Amino acid sequence: MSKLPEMLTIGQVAERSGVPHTALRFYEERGLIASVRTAGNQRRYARSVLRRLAFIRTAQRVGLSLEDVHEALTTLPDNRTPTKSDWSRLSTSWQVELDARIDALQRLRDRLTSCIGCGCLSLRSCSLHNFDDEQAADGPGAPKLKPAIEGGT
Amino acid sequence: MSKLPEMLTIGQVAERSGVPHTALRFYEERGLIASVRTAGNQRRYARSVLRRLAFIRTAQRVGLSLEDVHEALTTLPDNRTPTKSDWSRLSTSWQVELDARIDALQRLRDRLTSCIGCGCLSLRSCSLHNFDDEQAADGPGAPKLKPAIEGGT
DNA sequence: AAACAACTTCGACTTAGGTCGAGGTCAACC
DNA sequence: GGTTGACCTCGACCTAAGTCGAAGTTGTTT
Repeated sequence: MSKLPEMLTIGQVAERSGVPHTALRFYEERGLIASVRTAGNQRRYARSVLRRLAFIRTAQRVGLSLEDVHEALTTLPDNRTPTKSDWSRLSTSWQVELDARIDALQRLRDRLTSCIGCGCLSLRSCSLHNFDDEQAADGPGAPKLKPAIEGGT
Repeated sequence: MSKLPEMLTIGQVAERSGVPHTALRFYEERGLIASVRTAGNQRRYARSVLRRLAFIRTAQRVGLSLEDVHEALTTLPDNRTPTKSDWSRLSTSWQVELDARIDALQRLRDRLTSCIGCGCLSLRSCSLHNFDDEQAADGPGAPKLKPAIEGGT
């Protein structure tokens, strides 16, 4: 009757996702993915875990921590269809962060681009050389650099 | 005659850059920044270290490792004015990576954006739900996910 | 010259994100 | 029903990027 949704073994998931089985157990421990167990205590994964893994790896690749991802994913419950407001919560909280990162990356890239042009033989006009312009790292009460990556806005 | 270039103590650099003094010593150990020593063995930094620190922190913030940064910075020698080809090397190698990251971030953001719109009540059309589309994580020889961050192409 | 803050080194510790191996169990095929 | 490969747990270990504290030194100020 109910056709079983074709569960995958950990080996199959590792194979198909490219994520090592050790990492899969680690992610499960961290609550990022879920599995059910066979009578003999072996993990079986729903196919949807591949989507989750793709999401996790992408997020990681752009510098988000597993905890960020965890927080995001737990707002999207596994057991029910996510509602519009589930998505809104996740989206809006992430978009600020993602936008900031995109912006930082683009500025970093653009600096480098303009440096090719300037040749940097005249250091005076090199924007990379003058990287601290925007920090005005001079006065006694100079603003700190961004305290690196951190959760939250 | 030669007016000394106003060396900074480690405390001053920490204060002005917002980078903890412990991290400054750590970066020095890793070859990311340099200092000279006083007769009494204390560190003194050129003001240019503030630029370097801003660069380092920015790069880190967007997910690059200190080793990435180190590699990049060592192609820009401290002791001579960087040439056009110094810059070219750094720029082109980073731009590929930066572009890829920007792209990944934007797609991640756009997925989330479109998810707000779709409401994800019809999972069939949700791009996040169908995240693995681009991976085609199905066949036996399915392409692996990106092996996460790496000093890649 | 004495006090005291700021500096030094060094080793131990921390958190994140995992990997590795030992010792044991499960499942699938012959 | 036995072998073989995939799986299990658990604890030790690993790298990156630092932090912390102890014990001693420097440098500035009075």
